[in-house]
Amino acid sequence: MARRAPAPTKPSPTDLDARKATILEAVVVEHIRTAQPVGSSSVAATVNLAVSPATVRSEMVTLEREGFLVQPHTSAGRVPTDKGYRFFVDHLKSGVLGSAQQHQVKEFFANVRGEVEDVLEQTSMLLTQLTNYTSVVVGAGHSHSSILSVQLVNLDARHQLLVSVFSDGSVVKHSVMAPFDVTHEEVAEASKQLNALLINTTLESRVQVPSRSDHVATLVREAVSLLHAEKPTTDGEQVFIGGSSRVAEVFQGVETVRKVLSILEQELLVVSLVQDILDQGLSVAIGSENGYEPLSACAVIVAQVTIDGAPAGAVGLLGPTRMKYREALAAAHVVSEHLTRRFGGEEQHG
Amino acid sequence: MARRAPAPTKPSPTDLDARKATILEAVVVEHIRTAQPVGSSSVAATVNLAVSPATVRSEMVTLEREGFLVQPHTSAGRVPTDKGYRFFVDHLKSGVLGSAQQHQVKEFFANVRGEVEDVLEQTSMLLTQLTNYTSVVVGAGHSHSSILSVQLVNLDARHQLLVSVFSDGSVVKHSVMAPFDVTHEEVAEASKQLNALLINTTLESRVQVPSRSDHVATLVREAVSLLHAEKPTTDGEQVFIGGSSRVAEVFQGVETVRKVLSILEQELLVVSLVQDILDQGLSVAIGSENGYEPLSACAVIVAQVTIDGAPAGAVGLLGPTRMKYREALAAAHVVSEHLTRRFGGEEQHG
DNA sequence: TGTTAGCACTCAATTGTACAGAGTGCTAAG
DNA sequence: CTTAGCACTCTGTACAATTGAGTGCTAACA
Repeated sequence: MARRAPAPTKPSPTDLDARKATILEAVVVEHIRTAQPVGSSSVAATVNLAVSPATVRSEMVTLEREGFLVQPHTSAGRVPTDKGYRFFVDHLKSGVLGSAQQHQVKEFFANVRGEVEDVLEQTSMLLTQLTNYTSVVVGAGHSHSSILSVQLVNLDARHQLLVSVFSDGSVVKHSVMAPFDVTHEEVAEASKQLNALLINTTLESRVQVPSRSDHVATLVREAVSLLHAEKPTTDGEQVFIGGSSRVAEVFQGVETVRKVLSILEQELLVVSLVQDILDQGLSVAIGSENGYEPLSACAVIVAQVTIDGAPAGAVGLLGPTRMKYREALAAAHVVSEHLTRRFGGEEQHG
Repeated sequence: MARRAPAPTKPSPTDLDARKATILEAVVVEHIRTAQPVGSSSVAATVNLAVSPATVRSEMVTLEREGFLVQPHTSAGRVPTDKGYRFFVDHLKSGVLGSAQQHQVKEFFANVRGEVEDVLEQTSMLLTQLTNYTSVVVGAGHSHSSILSVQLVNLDARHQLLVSVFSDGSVVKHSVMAPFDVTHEEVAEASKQLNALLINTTLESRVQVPSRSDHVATLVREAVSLLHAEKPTTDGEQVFIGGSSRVAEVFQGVETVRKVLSILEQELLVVSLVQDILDQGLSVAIGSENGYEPLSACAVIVAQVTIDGAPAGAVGLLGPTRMKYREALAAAHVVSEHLTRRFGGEEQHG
């Protein structure tokens, strides 16, 4: 559940004998709990291995040599590296949510009302509340939805508004600026033609636009090209980011906070961050794995939402590399499953 | 320009003789520049009063007694209080933008394209770029716009989408859930009736809904009530916040950063913050003046945008109380004027 | 051969002290 | 009213000494 990409056969370099694994795990757990370097005696005490600190120490030397741990300085305890966290996460037995939280999620999904956008936004708040981390909810783009209705509305003689409704319930508007004055009748006619042309097509469909040069035909051409130009920008994807203030509690160091926030400001970037992680087949990206240098102090958890088995958005959580992976993973999965269930079968509405 | 609320007659308690004013101003300027407590000798050196530090000192004692300055501790320099900043801002001769920035603004408004929302969002980025502070752009609600078109679209037998277009170019959608299966014909008929009913009304108009109990009439009633229920929530106001990452650079102290960010997360709250300040007739709210305890370390600058003289949105800047008022005020005003000009006369479009 | 107790060593963090410097308030003289 | 002079207060810094956590190594042991 925590890892999907690597082949099921365990490659030797990332594998460890049982004791090393136990020790590494203990270090990670303890460091997540305390945010402090973890020493050998603390590990020896925590773990049921019944070995002395000295033994732990010599194992830790190996773990450090292999890149799972680092010492901030001589005579300090050890801290996990990204690789250390990766091992930990890969070997994490998937946890379940606390029953109180489980209840909270049920409650939430039983009661949310409103447009899809509202539900997604509130979901991101829910995730933040559950985990105390910054959350991201990405709604599906409508590139695969078919067009249910197109309408051209007159604002004034030169300006029209193209309003398109998609089968996923999304509505998109485009301003049309006519190079000439148009009458209401012409707009109505163009509207009618557009409907005939576009209904039941998707944004990916090719359509045959009229080549005449009269007002109506020009309007129609203009409208179609605006609509089809939609894709390159955002594909109509919607992003909802919740709890960005948590960034300030969770990272120490103003500079880190600033860098992370300024990434979060760029919603398109967040979308591609989430997408990249999913494309790699991961559900957790730790430190440098996420590909954005300013986020090298972060771990990102993602869980896909599907509609009829096809990817249709995702939820994500962003925290420090020493985040509470088990809980956060559980929360992300539970929430994504609820979303999948909600949007999966029935169309959902207020 | 910097102050509008207080009566034009100067009330004595907030007034100071020329020398005290000069000294206070010097302290404020210096503290804004250095973020350090300002000592008497530094003031004596800066100012053209040709007085000794000792004199400055004795004046400062008075200024402190009257609440314009405070000492962080004995034997430290002085720091302005909110009241001190208020005096400073009230007596600020309105500055002008640097010519490079002036140019940048012109350039920007000459080139922005796209929907109103896009323009406003980009404007907030512009403001942040100009000032290095977090910026807020509030778009007008459409409560006073008239309805140009209403359309009911069938998603499936039980679910319809109500799409309304307003004269200000905004589009709003509502999900309608019918308590019975409806046919395409019924939807089309309801759509027609809704148009007849609502076109050229505003959300504040009362309309006569059909009282019959057939499918179409029920749909119409449902749609109208959904549409009219819109207001209490947000009035359709749009908020665009730019540069929230600047919060992390501009305030020291994690706790302050967290508090400010968590206010910024609540967009409705930001809208009312801006509105409150405007309602007080202020263009700057310093520290506790803004009414939100978590923002007591902040100053907020606002400038209204008008359409045909009527209030229609605002731009704002949020920084520390020791923000660069002159520059920020200039930027806010220039930008708000550009917006006013753009939206004021002509309807604007892509 | 793997484990462990013992030990010397390292380094960060803390404490205490001394000192310099910035800035004040007060006073007395101009 | 202004200001020079001065004693005083408080912070910040530098430095040394101390503490303590934690290590690496080695030699003994099972």
